[in-house]
Amino acid sequence: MAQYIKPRVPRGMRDILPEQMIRRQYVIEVIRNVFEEFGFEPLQTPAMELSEVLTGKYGPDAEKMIYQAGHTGGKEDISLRYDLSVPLCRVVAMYPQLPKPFKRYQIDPVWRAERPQKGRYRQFFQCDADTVGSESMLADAENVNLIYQVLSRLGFKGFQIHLNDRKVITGIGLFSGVPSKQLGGLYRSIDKLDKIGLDGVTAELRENEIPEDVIAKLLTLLQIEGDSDSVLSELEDQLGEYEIAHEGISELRDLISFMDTLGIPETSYQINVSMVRGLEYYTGPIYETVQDASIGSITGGGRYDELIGSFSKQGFPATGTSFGIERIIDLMNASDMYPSTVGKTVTQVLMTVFDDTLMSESLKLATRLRQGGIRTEVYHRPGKLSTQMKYADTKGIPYAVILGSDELAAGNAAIRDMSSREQEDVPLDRIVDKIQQLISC
RNA sequence: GUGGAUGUAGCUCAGGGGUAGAGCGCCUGACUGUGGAUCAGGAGGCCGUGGGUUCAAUCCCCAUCAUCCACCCCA
Repeated sequence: MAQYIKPRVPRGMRDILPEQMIRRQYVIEVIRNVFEEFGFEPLQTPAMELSEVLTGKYGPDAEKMIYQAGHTGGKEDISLRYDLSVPLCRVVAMYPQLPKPFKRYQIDPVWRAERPQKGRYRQFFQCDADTVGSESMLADAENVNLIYQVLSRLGFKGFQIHLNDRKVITGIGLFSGVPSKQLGGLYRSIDKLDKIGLDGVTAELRENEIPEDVIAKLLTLLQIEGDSDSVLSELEDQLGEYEIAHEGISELRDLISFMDTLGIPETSYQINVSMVRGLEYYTGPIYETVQDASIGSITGGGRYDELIGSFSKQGFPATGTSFGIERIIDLMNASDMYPSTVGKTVTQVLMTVFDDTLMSESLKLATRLRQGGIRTEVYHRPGKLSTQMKYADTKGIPYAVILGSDELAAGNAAIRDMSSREQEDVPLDRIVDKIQQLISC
């Protein structure tokens, strides 16, 4: 008895079988179309980067989750990429001649060595669109527009794009008077507002020995709600004396003004002072989208004006957003949000093979179907139509073409509509036209 | 890294100290030129892995691994 290796994949990684792959390709296609519609162009970078390119960019917590990719005898210290933004910055610094603004999109896997759970994988695809070389809030407004367009076209309703600004957050830090060492913990507690509520945040702040008067001041900030104009003027009242916060507030004002002009409905976004985002490299507006609290955010992004400067004397302002398609697909699967054109199979016709003597006739007809642009599978074992029908049915192939001796004698073949079970004899030279017509409607 | 739950047929799961069951799925036939129904057969499991207790373990105990969930953090 042979010793078998138990077939399995690394934890947090998975195979995507054809039926799921078809859905995934549909989602990616929608995203790609929107990206290109806005003038973003494709880019690909290696799955691995030199470790030095990745370190020191994400913050200490995130950095622990970078996969080391060395091999025995390897001389280079290399790692699997953690996201697509840092490689982009490396590219921009490496090819300074790229015309600015440089707008690129990238749809590729990234790796994070964390504990898998719902909506969290160790290998997952990010779909990023970024603009390098524009300090205008228009670039950020376009990012938000991408989010709005993609999610709307995929059929999402009721999603909320949360907006904030790193400069406002810094202002909150100054405002609270908390020593810089404790700021991380402060932001983390604030970030949990949506999850644990005001009382929960208060309790956490007390545990972290934040002074009561600071807590009281923070709470008034965190309770600011309403339309973006009133939130912004309230923030200005509270934080305006801090220059950095003032800057952040006016960035958000510009951003929202562009968003309005671009036609993004007010109901789809909100300013959320408590939304922090963990990655260290953000410097300005930040945004993330929540659809279903149980699965976390489905998009995330923001401005990172300093990151390219860590690779080159010549820095560039940059901003971008990222779609997490694993989570988007998980949500779409749960609510079956796919149009009927997204089927179980890419095959459009099963060419049956009646018996050995008719194999060559079937193959010739299949070739004509393919030349007519019809995706055609030929059944490989002649005989027993019932088996072939069952196969077409199980796979969800919409049409079967039957070429038996009777049909051939009459110069016909039968086209069977698998869902209606209706069947029609059609002259052989009209088969391609007929099926093209059936498929297009 | 921390805590909790679960690992039995391809899938969903039941069971219980004496080496195993259901439903669905799969294969074959009734249906010798036609798939979603019915009926009849059939294939398929060292009960996650390693140790311990026992005359005996899939069941009890320990360890380990994996999966899921939560925390941390994130898409």
